[in-house]
Amino acid sequence: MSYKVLIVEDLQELLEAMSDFYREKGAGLWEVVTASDGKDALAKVAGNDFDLMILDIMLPGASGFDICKAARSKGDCPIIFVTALGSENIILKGYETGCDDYVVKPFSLKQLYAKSLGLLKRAKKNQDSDLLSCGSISLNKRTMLVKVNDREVSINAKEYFLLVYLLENKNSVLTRRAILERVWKDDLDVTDRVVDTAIRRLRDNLGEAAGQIKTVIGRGYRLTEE
Amino acid sequence: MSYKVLIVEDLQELLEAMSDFYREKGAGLWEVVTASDGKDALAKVAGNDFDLMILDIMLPGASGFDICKAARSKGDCPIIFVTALGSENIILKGYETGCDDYVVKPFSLKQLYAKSLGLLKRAKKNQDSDLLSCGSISLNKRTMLVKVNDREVSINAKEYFLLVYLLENKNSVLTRRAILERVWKDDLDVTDRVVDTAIRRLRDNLGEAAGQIKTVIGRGYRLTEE
DNA sequence: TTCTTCGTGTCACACTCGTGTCACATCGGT
DNA sequence: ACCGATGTGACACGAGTGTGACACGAAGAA
Repeated sequence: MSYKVLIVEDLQELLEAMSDFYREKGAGLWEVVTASDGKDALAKVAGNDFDLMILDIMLPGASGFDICKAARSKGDCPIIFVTALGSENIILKGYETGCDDYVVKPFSLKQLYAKSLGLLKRAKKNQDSDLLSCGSISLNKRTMLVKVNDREVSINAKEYFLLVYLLENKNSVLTRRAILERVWKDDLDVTDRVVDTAIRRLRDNLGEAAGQIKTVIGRGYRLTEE
Repeated sequence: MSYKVLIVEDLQELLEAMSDFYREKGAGLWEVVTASDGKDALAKVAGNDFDLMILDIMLPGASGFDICKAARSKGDCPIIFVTALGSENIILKGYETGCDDYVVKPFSLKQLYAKSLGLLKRAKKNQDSDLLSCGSISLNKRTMLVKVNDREVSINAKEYFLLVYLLENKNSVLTRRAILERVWKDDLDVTDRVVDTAIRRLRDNLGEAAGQIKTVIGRGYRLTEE
């Protein structure tokens, strides 16, 4: 398994130094794609799925920010900015655009490489850290945070586990019995109707996304994209 | 405050030029230690704590790589290699050994000096990277000091490690089990409720920032920005 | 040693808040 | 219109948590 990295830098020597470093260091870990001007970079961003991008900010054709934006509208791969010494406000702008880290020229390849590995690790962790989502609802099983349209909502324990079950089986009809067995587990000496109540409270807390939980009369409940 | 730099170079004139430059340029910023052969250098590395090292690779006695390795086994101060023209593969070897940057002979003292400052700045920033913070709470993992609104607060060992865990996972809900496994580690034959007590004592000691530790009923605790 | 102090785990009690249940309203299909 | 199924409001119980007190052991001082 190899990671696809895009390196954009107009200084030819530096570009070569970087791509050589990545090619040799990982011994096959990296698949390196390079670009030396903005236009070329934008084309390559559009035509590929990268695991990591290293972008110089000052470029002929388009700035690193433009490339960053293009990449962000497509996915959320980690991005490292390369910038000249002492441009703190530019770095700030970079973070606003959505970059994940930056290095200041002159920088050491080793440091850049270390940052790359760190970001990849973090991205990987986020990926399989069980991000569940459906329509405007998103739930992170690691942080246990629930969001509706990127606004954080707070729900109780039972509602939380119910929502996890719904999300893991979105679009499927879940019977009350199935929900009871999964969410209530041992406490099975309860009425079927507790599910109704839990669903109600969950709907209340989900606010505008309440409609995504559909009632299927005679069978149970179902979470839909809308 | 001054930085301690080790300059290793066998060419006497160059060694003097460099050390003079550092002594004069910084006007007291630098404390310069020199060595002109490998053995001397190794001894000085062993007996001092440097903030920066500038190592020639070709040396009588021991190579710059050996000195680099010795330094790395001791700490992680920034290292710049000085090398002869056209030895790119040697430079790669340098990066493997763990150097942070390099200059190629003939080089300008000014350029070397700029790299030195850059590395120092970066090293300093890395030190700060064991600075954890969230809202009005900040914690330094190196000095183990905890501050609330820049006012120093004293907390006990258990509370400290608990706070570190909370800070490293801020905004995430941490279950009692997870907290126990991380903070109590081996002593797992304790009640879940010790976490509650630890949280209480931590809240007491955090004073005005106590509210940043939120209780998530049925699931655990969570540190928020406010 | 003996006394003191401090950190920490445990228990008891108070209280909040989540949750199950019921009653009634409403809905939906036949 | 009928009846079963589901939505909704209210309420009471109890699980989960905050808090004070105490016990035990480690570390340090006399």
